[in-house]
Parts: sequence; C-alpha cells; structure tokens
Amino acid sequence: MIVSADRPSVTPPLPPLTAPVEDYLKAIYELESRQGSATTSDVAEALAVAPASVTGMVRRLAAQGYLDHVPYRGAQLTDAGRRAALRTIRRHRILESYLSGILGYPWDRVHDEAEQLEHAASDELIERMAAALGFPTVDPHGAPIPTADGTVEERAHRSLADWPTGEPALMARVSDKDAALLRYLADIGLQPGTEVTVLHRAPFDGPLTLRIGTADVMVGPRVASQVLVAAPTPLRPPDAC
Amino acid sequence: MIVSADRPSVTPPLPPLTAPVEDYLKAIYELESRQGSATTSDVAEALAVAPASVTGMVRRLAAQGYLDHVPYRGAQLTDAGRRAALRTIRRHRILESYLSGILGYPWDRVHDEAEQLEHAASDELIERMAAALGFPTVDPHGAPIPTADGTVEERAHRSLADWPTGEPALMARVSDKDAALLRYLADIGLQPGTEVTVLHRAPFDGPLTLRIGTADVMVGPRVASQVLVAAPTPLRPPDAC
DNA sequence: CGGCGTGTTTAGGCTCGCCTAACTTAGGGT
DNA sequence: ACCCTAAGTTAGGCGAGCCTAAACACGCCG
Ligand SMILES: [Mn+2]
Ligand SMILES: [Mn+2]
Ligand SMILES: [Mn+2]
Ligand SMILES: [Mn+2]
Repeated sequence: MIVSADRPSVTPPLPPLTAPVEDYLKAIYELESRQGSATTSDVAEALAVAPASVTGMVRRLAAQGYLDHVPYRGAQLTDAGRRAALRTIRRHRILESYLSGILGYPWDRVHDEAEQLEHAASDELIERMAAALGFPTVDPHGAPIPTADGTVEERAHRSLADWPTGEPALMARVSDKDAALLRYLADIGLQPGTEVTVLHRAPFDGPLTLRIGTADVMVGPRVASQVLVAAPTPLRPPDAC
Repeated sequence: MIVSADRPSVTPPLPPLTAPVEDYLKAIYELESRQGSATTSDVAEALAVAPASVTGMVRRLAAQGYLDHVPYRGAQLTDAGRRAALRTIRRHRILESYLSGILGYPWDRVHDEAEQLEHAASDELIERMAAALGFPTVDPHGAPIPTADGTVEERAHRSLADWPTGEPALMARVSDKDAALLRYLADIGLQPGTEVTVLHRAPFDGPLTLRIGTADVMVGPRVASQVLVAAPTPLRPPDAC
C-alpha cells in the first residue's frame, strides 16, 4: 500500500516569523503585485541587502512553504506567504494611521516608526489602535488597509501626470517611502482627499500647473507622476444624477 | 617619543543596543538595585536563559564598558550601563502607562506588550506618549518612571505584610511580572492609590483581613508580602494639621 | 549559432545569541 | 584543613542573517 505523504495538508504549528522574514515577505508581496513576480535584485534593492543574501533567504522561505522559487526566474508567494505579508502590511498601515491620527505625527515620519513597530506590536494592540481610529480603511498616504482576515481592496488609480487637464480629481494616494516628497506635498497642501485640477501641462516633460483649493502651484513631472488621483465622489451610484 | 593610547577617553559613536542587550542591562540593573550585585544565575533565571549564555554576554558587555565583571563574583553596571538600563526602563514604564491609560489595556497585560515595544519605539514616540499622558511619574503598577536624563526616585516602601494593624495605608506598588496576582488584586479593588487597612492578622503566617473601601477581604500572606504601601497623604507638609 | 554581459547562485566566512556538556572555583560543613 | 557541592566558566556547536568573491546561467546581439 503506497501512501503519498509529501507536503502534509495539516500544517504543524509554525514558529512566529522574525522581523527580517516579515520584511522579506512584505517586500516580495509589493514587488509581485507591481511587477508580477519579484526578482532577486529587486528584493535586494528594496531591503538594502546583498543579492546573495536574498538568494539564501528565498531558498529558506521556499523550503518553509511561504513562496515558490524557480532559480534564475524569481519568487512568487504562496497563500501562506501572502497571508503573512498582508498581516504585516495591515499592522504597518494601522500603526501609521494611529501615529498620524492620534499621536500627531507628521505623515513623513510615520513610515520609519511603523517599519519597526510592525514586528513588535501584538495583535491585540493593533486591533485596539484600529478601534481607537474607528476602523480606518486607508492609511495616511491613501494605501488600503488589509482586513484582519487577509483581504485588500486595491483600487487602480491614475497618476496625476496622466490626468486630463481641466478635470478636477481627488488626490488618492502617494508612496510612503520618500519623506522629502511627503513634506513637499504637505507644504503645497496635497494630501489624500484634496481636490486638485491640472490647469496646464508644459510640453517636453515640463512642469504642471495645479489648482489646489484656491491656490495655483507648479510642480515638476517627477512629483506629478508619484501622485495618484481618482475621479471625485466616486462613491455615489451612477444613476444618482 | 612614546604615546600611550590605550582606551581613548573620547568614546567613538556606539552602535545602537540590540533587544537582548537592553534586556540584560535592565535585568542586571534591577537585580543590582535589589541585591547589590547581579549573579550569573539570577540573570539567567530572570531572562530564562542558560547560565553559560549569561557568562558570555556579561563578558561582551564588560568589554564594551557597560559593566564590571569579576569572574565568579557577579556583575555591576558602569555609568554607561546604568544610563542604558534606565533608558529602557523609562520606555517600558511609559509604554505600560500609555497602554493602560490611553488604550484601555488591563494592567495585567501591559507588561508583556511593553517588553517587546521598549526595543522598537523611537525616542520621539516615547516622548509623544509621555506628553499625551501629561508626563506621568509612576507606571500603572506604581513603579517610578525615570526621567529622560536618567534619574529615578525610588521610594522605600513597606510591605503590606509588615504594616501595623488598624493604621490606614495607601497601596503604592506591586510587581508587574505576575499577571495572575495583578488580576486578583484588580478583583479585590487593590491598585496604586487605594486606601487599605489591615484589620486583623491571623498568627503563624495566616491570612490577613483587609478593609478596602467599604469591603472586607481576606488575603493570604503571600499576596500581602507582594503589595507595597505607604502612609496616606505623605505629600502634605507635617505642619499642615 | 556562438559569445558575452547581466543577473543569480554558490562557496566560504563572519557576528550575535543561544545551547549542552565538561570543567573549575569558591566557600561552607565536618 | 579538607572535601563537597553549588555556582560559574570554558569548550564546542548551532541557526539566523548578513557579507564578499568566484562560478555560472540566461538570453540578447552580432
Ligand atoms: Mn509605510
Ligand atoms: Mn519592518
Ligand atoms: Mn513591566
Ligand atoms: Mn524587553
């Protein structure tokens, strides 16, 4: 009688993930959802680590069932890996929201703090913070907060660089990684929820003239391309007019 | 020309302490202030680690100037070691206060959470939490919070087990380490600031009858010995009567 | 089709923090 | 004074994460 028992379906109790492992899974998740799969050098760059270190870690994580790895071809998360990544991302974004919303942190300094705390905070703490915030659905930079059971609603936004001239838009999201950019955006009054209109776009990748509130501001194309926007009041059903 | 350059007096920029190192220094500080010096096995017990591991770590910390170690005789913190320990203790106690005071944690669960967060939180976060609390001077268990520049005011309390019968006292402090004891004390309404009177003490290490508020409660001597108390309203000047 | 460069992996090595097993030391008891 | 035991240290080893240097694979380009 032959019993095939490779990869038992009943998972034995896994040890808690270490901080580096959580950061790898998070980075791979983000690269994967942007580029389809995560290459060794992209992960290395994202984590400021040598490529050889990534190869080693990826091999370990594949052995533990968090991802599939085809040598020379990149890595892709398994369900277990995606679950773990989304858990860390949830913690990160709730922490950012709490620091910004309750403790008065400026939005350009919440990321670094959350990058550490996401590995130390208990589930109870995270849920208490979420409750104190009224269970927010997006973080201070407009990124969606995964639910506790591991689902995210990723909205497909357009870049302000592509948005048609003259049509008002709502600022929706910006990366949390570039603190200087965030400070600049705060300066000119651009944050998630702000209405913004592209008044004019100079040719040859020239600057854009924006109307933000009552003020007109000129920004470079590098800034505009980083700012994601959406159509205003997209929540009302289409037949409501 | 001979220049003696061993042990330069200008300290080079030290790398940030790791979480285990912070926990060692904290444990040694606490043992030292309770027993004069910290023995290898006491530290091992406090950190749930093998004695051999302590010997190794103590050797490293001595080499880095955080403590003095006489083999077979125990360890004592240097000024640098004491500073580092008090910094971690400050963070721990502010975190406990914040979790309990702002996030509604029960006081028996703040310790474990703070034990992790104390290594991850930035100075800015700690100071923002302290500010949100109005710069508290004691934590939820009555332990004094060291100042940012590294001083603590340790009050010499007496145990409830020794307190004279009939004289009212104020509950002042209890260890944060035993969650079950903390739950019990919360149950019977004993927390820092509560007035308590020993009505009767049964002989041969028998139970104590306490008056807490309007209720009478009997507690064992093991509980009473853990509860530290002080004379009521010790803040009013003596000539105020 | 063969060579070449970029990207990846392998090989070997390091520190930190922990372990167990074997030893040494200090110090109290006889 | 000596021995015995408890406490402490040494020896040797392990896994996690990182590194550099060297070998190698893929796929593009001539
Ligand atoms: Mn972030
Ligand atoms: Mn992180
Ligand atoms: Mn505590
Ligand atoms: Mn700790």
